[in-house]
Amino acid sequence: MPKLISATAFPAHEHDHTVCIADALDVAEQHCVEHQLRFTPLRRQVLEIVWSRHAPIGAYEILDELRNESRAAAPPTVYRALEFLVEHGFVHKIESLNAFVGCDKPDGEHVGQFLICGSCHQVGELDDPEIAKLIAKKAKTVGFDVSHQTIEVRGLCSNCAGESHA
Amino acid sequence: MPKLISATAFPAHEHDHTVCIADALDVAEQHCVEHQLRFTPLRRQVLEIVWSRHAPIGAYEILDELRNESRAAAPPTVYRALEFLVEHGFVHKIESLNAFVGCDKPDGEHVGQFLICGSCHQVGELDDPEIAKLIAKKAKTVGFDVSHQTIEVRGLCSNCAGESHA
DNA sequence: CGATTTATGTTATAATATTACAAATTGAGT
DNA sequence: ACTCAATTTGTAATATTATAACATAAATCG
Repeated sequence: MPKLISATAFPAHEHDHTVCIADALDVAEQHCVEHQLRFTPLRRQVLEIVWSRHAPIGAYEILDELRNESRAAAPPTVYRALEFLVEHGFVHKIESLNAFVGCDKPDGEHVGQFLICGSCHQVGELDDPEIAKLIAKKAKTVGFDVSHQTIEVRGLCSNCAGESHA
Repeated sequence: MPKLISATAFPAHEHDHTVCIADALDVAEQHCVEHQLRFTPLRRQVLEIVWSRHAPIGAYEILDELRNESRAAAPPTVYRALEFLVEHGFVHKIESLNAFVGCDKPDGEHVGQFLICGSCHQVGELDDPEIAKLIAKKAKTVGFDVSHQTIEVRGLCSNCAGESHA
């Protein structure tokens, strides 16, 4: 049974994250079957590493993980897997961090609206079409025709908002 | 006399760019006087280089330019000047390009909404408070408290829209 | 199976950015 | 103008992020 709530936005800090990972891998696998894409062991492994947290992970951290898992790996190993995963919407690149986060909605509207918590560093997705539309509309008023939007917002997530103590 | 139109958005490709540069330097100088900031020769020189086009320029391109202008320079020379210029709003970093563009409104609302033309590579600024507000509002609905927004939009500017030929 | 495409391994290097410390310059107070 | 402290710049080294080029292996398709 799929989730009922849309929410990619900020799971509780104590949630069962193994479920997130399993779900995300399932979603990706399913999507690949449906679209005749090759969800190779390497790609699966990289996606799993990216999903090891809800926070962005750098390419070289992924590389380290791969090596820990005793796989032959060099930078291109990681970047190529990421290229595939990003291309098909399983992973997003957070440009302002040069890092990558998992996404469990490869089919959905991917305008790429990210909420980046400055405290726990987790990233949530908004993907709100109203925002996208307003931006496209405003851009149009200066004659600009939008093809892709990158929106990365800093702030505090709800889980961290009340935590003034250590 | 200051400009009457708000428009940082996409000057005609044939405009007199020396005026843009001169204006931007004046604005920066004025702002520094008013705020007791040190607009040193190096900082002015870097700002002028950044303003040499309306398109983003990389730190190492700036470095090359500085050296062409026979100034002792190394990466920190550039990055430190950029740090100052960005901090005070004379320059913005385009995260998705790892490059920098000039801004002639250091005082204004700087939500940082950039329109990046995929054809001429020029960058315009929108800085629309409605967009910023809508994003903050939508983020709030998932309990996220926004402190800073990065918005970088790809597409085609009005100057390039009609140009299907070489 | 054999040919072709696609994916991965491997080495090297490019592009972007920072650290650490030394020297020079500036500004404030005298 | 002189001294001190703070700020800015010079310089060398290195860290971080990303790609190019070419070889090998694996999957796909006739």
